Amino acid sequence: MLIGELSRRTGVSARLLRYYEAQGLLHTSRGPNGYRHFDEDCVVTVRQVRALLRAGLSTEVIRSVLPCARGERPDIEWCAELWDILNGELATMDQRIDELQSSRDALAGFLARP
Amino acid sequence: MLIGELSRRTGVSARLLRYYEAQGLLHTSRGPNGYRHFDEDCVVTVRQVRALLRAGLSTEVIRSVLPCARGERPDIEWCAELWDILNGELATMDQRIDELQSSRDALAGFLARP
DNA sequence: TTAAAGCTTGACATCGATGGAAAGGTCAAA
DNA sequence: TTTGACCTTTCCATCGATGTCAAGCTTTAA
Repeated sequence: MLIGELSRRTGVSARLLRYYEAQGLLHTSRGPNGYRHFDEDCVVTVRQVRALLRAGLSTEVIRSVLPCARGERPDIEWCAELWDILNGELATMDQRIDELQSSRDALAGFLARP
Repeated sequence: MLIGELSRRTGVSARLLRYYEAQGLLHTSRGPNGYRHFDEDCVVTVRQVRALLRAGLSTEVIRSVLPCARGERPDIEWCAELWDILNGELATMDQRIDELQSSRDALAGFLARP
């Protein structure tokens, strides 16, 4: 399908789809027009990308994650490294949450003080 | 104290201290030189600012939070609003964590699949 | 054949915290 | 007085996901 259709079906702007392609998150072929051709899988892939972005991962990390998320027969070691990356991300988030929680508690203390 | 001393004592670059001042997070007086003069409290304030930034709050939010964190006799309603802001931030973080957790779990599923 | 809609690339803008450099004023010690 | 350390302002850069606009090509419908 062409970019417009993919955009309509995913709710993601054509601009972003081109960006994702440039980042290596989407694979396309080109017609003799130069028009990008996306296949059906892209609809799912775009959804996965959006979910991972929303989760706070960068396109760079997502590029590593995607083949795995797509179920493409992963090499064990490679996935172990990937697992480390993801755990690192999680740890960062957890740490942030903890700090924010502390800040909130500290603030709650001030607010509670008559 | 001058900006260099505050920088040394807090480990925050002079560049950033000027930025924090411009954002309304630090109050200074100026000598006849034009040199900024920070008082002792600023050392504490800078630490609070760093902590809140690390927690993921923006300078804009921090500007609202600081007087309260400093214990300056808060107006009840104002602090209630502030409380809402902070809770909103917390909710956002929690939601992100949840999504990331889901993504991780999904990935864990792929990884576990032999 | 023409107008509209869709596609292409490329360039520039945004937000926010931060770094850095340039050009110049001030002050203290030698 | 000169040097060097410290201060000032102003401007530009960065990263990453996204928007937007322009100029130009293609395809489709009228």
